[in-house]
Amino acid sequence: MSDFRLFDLNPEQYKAATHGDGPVLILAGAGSGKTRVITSRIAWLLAQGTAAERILAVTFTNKAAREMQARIGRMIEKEVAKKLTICTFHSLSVRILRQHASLLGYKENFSIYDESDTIGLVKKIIARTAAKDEKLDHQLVRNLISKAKSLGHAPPENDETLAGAVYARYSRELKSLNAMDFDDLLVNAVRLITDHDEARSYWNSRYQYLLVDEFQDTNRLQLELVCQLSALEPNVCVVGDDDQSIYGWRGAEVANILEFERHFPNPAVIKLEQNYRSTDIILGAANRLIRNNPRRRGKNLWSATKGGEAIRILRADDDRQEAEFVANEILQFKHENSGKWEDFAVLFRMNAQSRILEESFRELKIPYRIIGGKSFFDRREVKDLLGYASVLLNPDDDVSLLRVLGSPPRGIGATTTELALDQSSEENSSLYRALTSAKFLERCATKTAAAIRRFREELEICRGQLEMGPTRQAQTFTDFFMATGYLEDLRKSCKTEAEADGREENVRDLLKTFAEYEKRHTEGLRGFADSMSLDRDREEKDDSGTGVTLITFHAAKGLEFPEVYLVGAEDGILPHERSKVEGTMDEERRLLYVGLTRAMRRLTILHCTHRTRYGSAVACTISPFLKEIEGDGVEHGSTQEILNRPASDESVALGFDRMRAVING
DNA sequence: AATCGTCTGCTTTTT
DNA sequence: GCAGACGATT
Repeated sequence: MSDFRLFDLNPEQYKAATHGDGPVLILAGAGSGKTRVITSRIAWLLAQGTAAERILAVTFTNKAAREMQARIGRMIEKEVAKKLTICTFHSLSVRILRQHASLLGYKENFSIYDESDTIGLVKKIIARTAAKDEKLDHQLVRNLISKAKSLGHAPPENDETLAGAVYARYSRELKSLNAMDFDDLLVNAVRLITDHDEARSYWNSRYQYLLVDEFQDTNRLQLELVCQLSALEPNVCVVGDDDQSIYGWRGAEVANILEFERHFPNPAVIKLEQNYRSTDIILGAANRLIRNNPRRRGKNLWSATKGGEAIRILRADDDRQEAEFVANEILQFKHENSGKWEDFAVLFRMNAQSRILEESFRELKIPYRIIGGKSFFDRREVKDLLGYASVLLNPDDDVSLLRVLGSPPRGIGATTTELALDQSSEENSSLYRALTSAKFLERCATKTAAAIRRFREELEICRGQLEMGPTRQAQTFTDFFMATGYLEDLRKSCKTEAEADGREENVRDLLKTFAEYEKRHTEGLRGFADSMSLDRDREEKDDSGTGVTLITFHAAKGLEFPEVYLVGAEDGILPHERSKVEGTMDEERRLLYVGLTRAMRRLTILHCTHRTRYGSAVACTISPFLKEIEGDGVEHGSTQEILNRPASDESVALGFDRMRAVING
């Protein structure tokens, strides 16, 4: 028997972890130790004699999956832990589909399109479908398609609206590219199990116990998948918090958690309300805020430690003063309490708000990190390298082939590509097939034909080597990639030496990641490419320490910090202007709730009377949510009066520090 | 084909 | 006020 420690759990946590068969709904408030409950439950199930292979834990992010795997690994034997399935909905879908995709008319080597591939395709289709004077925002259409898919709406048969026509065309095109976007992975996994007896009987009973984390964020398809996977025995344990549902705009259905009973009758419902993160004062404010929301399960967070620092609601004259105040105070606080930069976080509604904060932080030489922003994976060289991988795995992936054909230049130019595209659409074949067909080669100039043959040769040789087996694929791929001359071309295209070095490093970094991936996995290039498209959350390089965290409310979910600043608590920002029109005020309130509950020790909320919006200063009013948190331990003030407060000895000393910093900078 | 200038229109973004 | 898109210019 394993030595997991169930006695570390509080009574509710214990009840949740040791629930036997049948559905369980665990309403886990912020900071209530839900990960501990999930991992304990897995350990408990194993101790009861459940085979590890028959347990599935689903998370939303790969990071969460990795962390859960690691925590379990510390509780039970490594060999047993390895046999558990802990993954995201999307990677689970990929597993399902890689086995049986042919039943749906895809090849098993289908490509996975990420956000930018997808947008690129939508752009192309809009350009081809819309009349010259019709303009259609590709981002908007893309979101619409995504929502439609997650609601299970098939593309319209008759192209009544332009957006509908684009959707239909987009779906057809992806299919013919043998590619799936993120939504397709779910749609198709569900379809496969629904429509095909063989797949159904296998997946209905593949797992005996299911655990789903962050259940409030599931969409209709994900719920459907959960239902299918537990069709034989509803041993489903879902963990979530309706009050932290903030992804409704992305298709998440709070209804999944609110109406859990509809899908899984007579569940055990367990509330985890004891909070181990924040002070009583912070929790009180959070409770007062969230009880204004209709349609909730209802929870009241409490903490064993009473009292704590007061919550400060501070008024600033404008956003610059707001940012400067935060930066100043963090600097001062850190010195006075000899804390770490990592203890502080500043939360904002919109990424645009981070800019002015950055400026203030840089001014005072405070190290910071911005979570989110442009991804490593959106770098050109990274996309190109992964493009080569996609082409090797699925030459019929036109989008990747197009990306890769011209870089480096190899004698197959725009004109040739254009001609090949024409032929491919005439013959309804892939670009690769058209380009390398005898018919096309005859039509080309001898030089061009030779270039195409050479390219095909290189590709096929590498494909041949990859097919020999899943070992040494990293080396094979690296050799192939280096031989293309891509790197030299990349360097040449850079304006400065430093840029060239940076980009080359990104490439080498990625190749190294593949080599490391290969040591731990057996799925070779295919698996690597999948994990690169599904897992964009890279481990950040710890080159310069981390610093103060600047982060959006959304991205902060699940994190905690001793000292938290919420900036821009104004009507129109939080709640966002558009949420009033769209009727999503509840979700905005939950967003603030998420923000409040990130703070462990001290919470400061700031709002401005003026703000530079779109260039000019506009008058702002305080967020209506702030009067809802009014109560014990909530203080009001202004940044001015705090700045003008008589300085303590420490802050006088600090003043010199700051001066020194400015002089040295 | 690349660069410049002007126009437009503004959230959040786990996969 | 700025990024991204698009059209005109070299």
